[in-house]
Amino acid sequence: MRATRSIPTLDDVAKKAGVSTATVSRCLNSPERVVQSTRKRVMKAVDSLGYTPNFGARVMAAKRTFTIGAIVPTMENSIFARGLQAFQEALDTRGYTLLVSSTAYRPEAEEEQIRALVARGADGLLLIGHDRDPALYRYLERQAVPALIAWAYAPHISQPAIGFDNRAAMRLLAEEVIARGHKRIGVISAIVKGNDRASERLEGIKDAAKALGIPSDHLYVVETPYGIETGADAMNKLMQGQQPPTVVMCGNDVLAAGALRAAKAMGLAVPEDISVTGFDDIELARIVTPTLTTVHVPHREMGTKAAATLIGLVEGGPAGPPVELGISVEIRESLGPAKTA
Amino acid sequence: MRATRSIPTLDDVAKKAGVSTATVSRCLNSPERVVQSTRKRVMKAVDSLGYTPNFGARVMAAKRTFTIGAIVPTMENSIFARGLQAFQEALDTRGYTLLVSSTAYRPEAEEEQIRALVARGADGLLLIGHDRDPALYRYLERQAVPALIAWAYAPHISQPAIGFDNRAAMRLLAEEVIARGHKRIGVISAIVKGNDRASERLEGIKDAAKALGIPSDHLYVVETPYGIETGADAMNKLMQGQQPPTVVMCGNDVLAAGALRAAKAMGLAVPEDISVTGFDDIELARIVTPTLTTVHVPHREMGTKAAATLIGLVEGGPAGPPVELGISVEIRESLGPAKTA
DNA sequence: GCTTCAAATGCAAGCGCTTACATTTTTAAT
DNA sequence: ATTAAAAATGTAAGCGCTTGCATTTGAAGC
Repeated sequence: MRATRSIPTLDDVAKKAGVSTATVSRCLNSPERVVQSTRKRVMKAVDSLGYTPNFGARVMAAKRTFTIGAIVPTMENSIFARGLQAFQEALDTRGYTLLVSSTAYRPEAEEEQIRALVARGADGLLLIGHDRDPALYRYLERQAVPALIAWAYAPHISQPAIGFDNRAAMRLLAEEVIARGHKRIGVISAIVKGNDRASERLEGIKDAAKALGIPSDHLYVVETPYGIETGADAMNKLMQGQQPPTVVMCGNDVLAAGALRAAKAMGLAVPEDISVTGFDDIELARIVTPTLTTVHVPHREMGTKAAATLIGLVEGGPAGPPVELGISVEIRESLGPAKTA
Repeated sequence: MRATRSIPTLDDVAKKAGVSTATVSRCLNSPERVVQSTRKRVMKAVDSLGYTPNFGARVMAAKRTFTIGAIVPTMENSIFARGLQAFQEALDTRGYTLLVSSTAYRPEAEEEQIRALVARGADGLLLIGHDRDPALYRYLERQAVPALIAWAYAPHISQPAIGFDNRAAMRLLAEEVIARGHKRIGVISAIVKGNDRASERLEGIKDAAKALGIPSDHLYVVETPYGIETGADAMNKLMQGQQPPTVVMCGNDVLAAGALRAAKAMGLAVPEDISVTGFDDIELARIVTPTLTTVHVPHREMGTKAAATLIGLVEGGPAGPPVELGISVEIRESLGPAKTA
């Protein structure tokens, strides 16, 4: 009778193959250091035993987990989902695994999650946006865990970062809008607090307004959580006044989709009666009717490059300067000239 | 001068607090077994040193990682993203962390990913769909890693599972369609091979057709990868014949959105000229014009329940029978009566 | 004050693996 | 053949933590 079968260890494999544990370990980790005949024998033992290395032991001995942690506000948002997917694929080809965590848009949850991920031995971290307590960066430095900031770029960021300049991008779009004669601009922004992407986008609009002579009291800003419904509600609110804007610029495509729906429900034609713009250029932007004018962001490129950069950092590479990715303004049907009252 | 600062260990804390490592460990893991005065002293040492337990060591000693792995076809697809988000949130509240991996719709990649996750010490696994090599289940059993199957339900599944009956759900929708007089039915299906959800949905349509007397040669099926573009292409292909269908049923909402767009491009009115249906009821379904008739699936509920079930399994609970979640058919604008030639 | 017993703490043995270093085997040059 | 150098393999010392068991401490009862 067999003894109770338990999970095989390196030792079992070594015994079965008639070699030392060191040789088995080498077969697995640097096969070229083992002569072929032995290697074959060892591999056979590995297979027949169904051996899988014990993660904990491996981590402890090698001091590496080959795990990268990512903390995102949410996975539901297709903008992060898409970038993350690319990030994960890229990690995968390099032998790393992704650990994800989401704050569900509660910035205060982030610290806890960072600690949890570090405690789990993440070799490196992907963080969204740069706006956080400096103490956190100090903590990470102390733990020797490199962190890469994504979805954000600004020349002054001191951490390694990859992303695009939200403020400049939105300004570009706003300039296009203003060039079409719009003078009263509604803005549906995501909640700005604790979200640098949102606040920078808003600033971008203000920059353009200022530069092109739109008085700040012709900017009507509504802040609202992420979502289609919330976007629609915000739109309703904006159009209530007796001097409604001729264009509504939204902080992202999802809010814009909501705005579009609300406009339709109010019987307003877009862009004839009112123009609407988004940000991110997710698939949604081409599907809605009318198609959405928005800012195109290279999500997948960002995910892929982020993976490469972060692995470089984890493997001891130097921390280069922040990387800025290009964006482009996509003019589509939802933006037209201002309606002349 | 300070010695090079390295990451503090349990030992350092023990020394600083003047106790043994065992006591420190107990303070952290079962505080009630340590008298308050000592505990306070230890905690102070922990704080002042900025101590974080080493994950690997902990795993090795405790034989638990509190990590759950999930393997999904993709995170980009909002249906999984949403369920996963809920899954992750639920895990989080129970102290578990989620490890994700995606196969990018290459079923053959799954085995490798399963092994990778197991090797990383995942305490349990979430898998999508039930259709896979039995050897894999045997492997998991051998490694004593419980796996929960989600997004699929069928009475005969032998593994623990939670999901809905794709076949019955699609049949229900197809019956609604046929009841509206449609006799020639186009189908845009996701790739069926290695995807039980896709194949069961297709079967569901066939079931309804058979039951309601639609000859099988009035079913025009196109298989295509997931995506809006691909959906649009498939739609074009379907409408090419000289006896085009009066309705196109799509394997999911994304394909349907593509079909809708293609119809619009062809100058066909939906639902007057042609009806279109989807599956999943993602947000998209309410945003497109016309709104999409589809099958509503409780993604978040599935994610949350999956987490609870899987944790139960991991913690030694019994494996209950497969759990079936309810779905509902949502009739919206995109489905109308068959156009009478 | 002295037992007795429970509570608190310490001791030390692993957990399964990697890797520096030591040893043996092979290869190649003479 | 002989021997030096290179290649392959083995030995064994940790890695940082948990936990069963032994020991010490403290409280309670007499």
